[in-house]
Amino acid sequence: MPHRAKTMTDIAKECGVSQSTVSLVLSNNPRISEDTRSKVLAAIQRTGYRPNIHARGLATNASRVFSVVLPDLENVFAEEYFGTLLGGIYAGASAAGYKVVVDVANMKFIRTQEYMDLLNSRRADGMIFLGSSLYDKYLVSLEGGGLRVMLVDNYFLDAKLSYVASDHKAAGRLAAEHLLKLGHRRIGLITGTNVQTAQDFLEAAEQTLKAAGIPVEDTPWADGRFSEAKACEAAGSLLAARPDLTAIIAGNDKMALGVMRCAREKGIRVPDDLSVIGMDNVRSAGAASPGLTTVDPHLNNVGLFVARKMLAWMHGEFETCAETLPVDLVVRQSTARPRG
Amino acid sequence: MPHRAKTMTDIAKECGVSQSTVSLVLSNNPRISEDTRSKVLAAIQRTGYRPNIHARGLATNASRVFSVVLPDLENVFAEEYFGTLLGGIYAGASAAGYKVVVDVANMKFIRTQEYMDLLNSRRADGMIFLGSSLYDKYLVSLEGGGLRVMLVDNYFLDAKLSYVASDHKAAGRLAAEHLLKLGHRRIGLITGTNVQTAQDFLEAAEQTLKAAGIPVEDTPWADGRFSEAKACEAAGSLLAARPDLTAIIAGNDKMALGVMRCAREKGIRVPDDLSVIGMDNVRSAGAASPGLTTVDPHLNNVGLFVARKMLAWMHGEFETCAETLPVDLVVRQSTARPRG
DNA sequence: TTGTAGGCGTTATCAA
DNA sequence: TTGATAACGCCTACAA
Repeated sequence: MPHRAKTMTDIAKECGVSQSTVSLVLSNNPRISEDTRSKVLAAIQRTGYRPNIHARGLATNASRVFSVVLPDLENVFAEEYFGTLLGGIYAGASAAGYKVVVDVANMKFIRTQEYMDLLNSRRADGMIFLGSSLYDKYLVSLEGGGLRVMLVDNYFLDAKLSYVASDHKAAGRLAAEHLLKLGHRRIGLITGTNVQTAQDFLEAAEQTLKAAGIPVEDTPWADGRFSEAKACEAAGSLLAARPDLTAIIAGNDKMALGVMRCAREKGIRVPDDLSVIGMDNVRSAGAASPGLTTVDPHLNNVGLFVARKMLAWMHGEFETCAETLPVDLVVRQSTARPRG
Repeated sequence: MPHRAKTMTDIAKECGVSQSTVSLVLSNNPRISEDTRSKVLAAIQRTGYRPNIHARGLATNASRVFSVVLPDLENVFAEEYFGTLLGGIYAGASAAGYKVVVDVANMKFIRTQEYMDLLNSRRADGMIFLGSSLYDKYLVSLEGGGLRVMLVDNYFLDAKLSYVASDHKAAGRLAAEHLLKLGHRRIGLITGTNVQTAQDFLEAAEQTLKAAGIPVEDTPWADGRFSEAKACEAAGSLLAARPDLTAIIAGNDKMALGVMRCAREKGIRVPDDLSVIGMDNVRSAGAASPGLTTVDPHLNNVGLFVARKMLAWMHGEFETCAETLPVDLVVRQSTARPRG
């Protein structure tokens, strides 16, 4: 370790002023003379002084830190969905002088109620939960209580927890409409479960198909569990039971890729024999599969929006937040066409 | 906000002991009677008390936080290489009660010397730089100074900055040896530059080929800039100038994928007409391209190792760290075979 | 075995 | 326009 870090008092001595004057300069208080201000600022420059973050936090009872909580999945940091959201959040937070700490909602985190720690200990001013599920009942206990907790792409019907989510209902509808417009009438659905937005997506798609006069029994569903492997399996059983399907709607990009892999393995051409349309497009999905039509939630913007919303929340601009962000259909090529 | 958060004094009052007794209990000081200890712990449980992190940091002059600094690339959080490293670091840090804050080494970060801030302000006890380049000259100014700064997969020849890196020399050698063993004699090289380890990789590969009696001019090189697109271009010019190449060694997985894309676009079969071998295998590379042989640096372990090394450093177990971690050749299938 | 008291480096409230 | 001074909550000698 070097010598002791410089403190306000050091700066004050150097300038022959009081420590509180230095503090006032640092907080841009207008009632400081230009003379003093520049003298102090010069000394700060010269000495490389930086305010001690802990002292400041202690005095202000705030940390200017957001915690981003990821689900306990294998290699979750390497997943594009979470990484893209995290990047957006980082950008938004960073622009406002906030830091981002990462956390994983593993068993220890939940059992020891680390989520309470983070806020009680003032390590973070707010928490952002990515990839939470409806099984995460502990989240409901965070309702009210004045804690700044926000869910992303999930929410609870029976709790007023703040959230920001892509418009999954619109996504489901857009996906279905697109396929209908192309003439498809036999459409399978593969989505995740136990996330409210996934259910919204599913319902909207089903609803749209039903409204178009397609009987519910012609619209089979299977659980893709948000994973490529599971979706591949799911697509397999769907296609086996219903070889008449001409299209499949998948709840996210990974599941869409799973469907496409399944098709490939079965020798079904995509998108000639089958059309696939997926949600949560992150660039790799589209790039890897030019034939895939997607509904793009603009994840990067979602992240940015989440950060901004958190900041506004800090400023007390609202009590609870329930925001839904627009999504767009992205047709990469004139691909999907109904079979014979 | 709810009421004021509980403090040690609150707990002390509840138990009819002094505040310092509570502190001693929390630090597991053995000179506290079992009676008192359990009484205090019970109160802590009951009230949900958590120590204020800022007060603690102020008193101990430490934060138990690592900063992980990422390069300023578009969507860097969504890259598998960085995500995997970050995940490993998180796991290691977390197991020791450390938090991880993320940072991006963008212009602001560098210009305002935020890297000094982080440590001076005691926001972090140490910094871990991922994806730094030899152009990041500012890092050299961090030499000595007692700051806990560690580079991952990069180092400076002219500065004693701590680092942990995969054994890129071994990787280059393994790649070359593998191809030689398969009978290849015309091998192209596509690597990144301005990262010391990339140069090590390149030199080791070239050296190995030369030692096997292959003239240097038969081993053309092109800059792939660590990007799939650039590597695709690079492979294009390499193959155009040297259609006799039967194999290409790429410095990382992205560049390897770029090479494979190039080959695909040119109608060259991989690995029949051409063999490709890449470094920095992250699962997607292998999964996406079963024909690709890779050198696996076990990134997750690297991350874990980095975190553990940082912790040991905190404990003063060494002054500077220069560690190299083993890599493994991964042959996915008996793919690479020389052309005619 | 426990309590007292000073200090950590800020912010914020008053006086001057 | 500035300077004392009291928090903020915890840690740690040192005293009892």
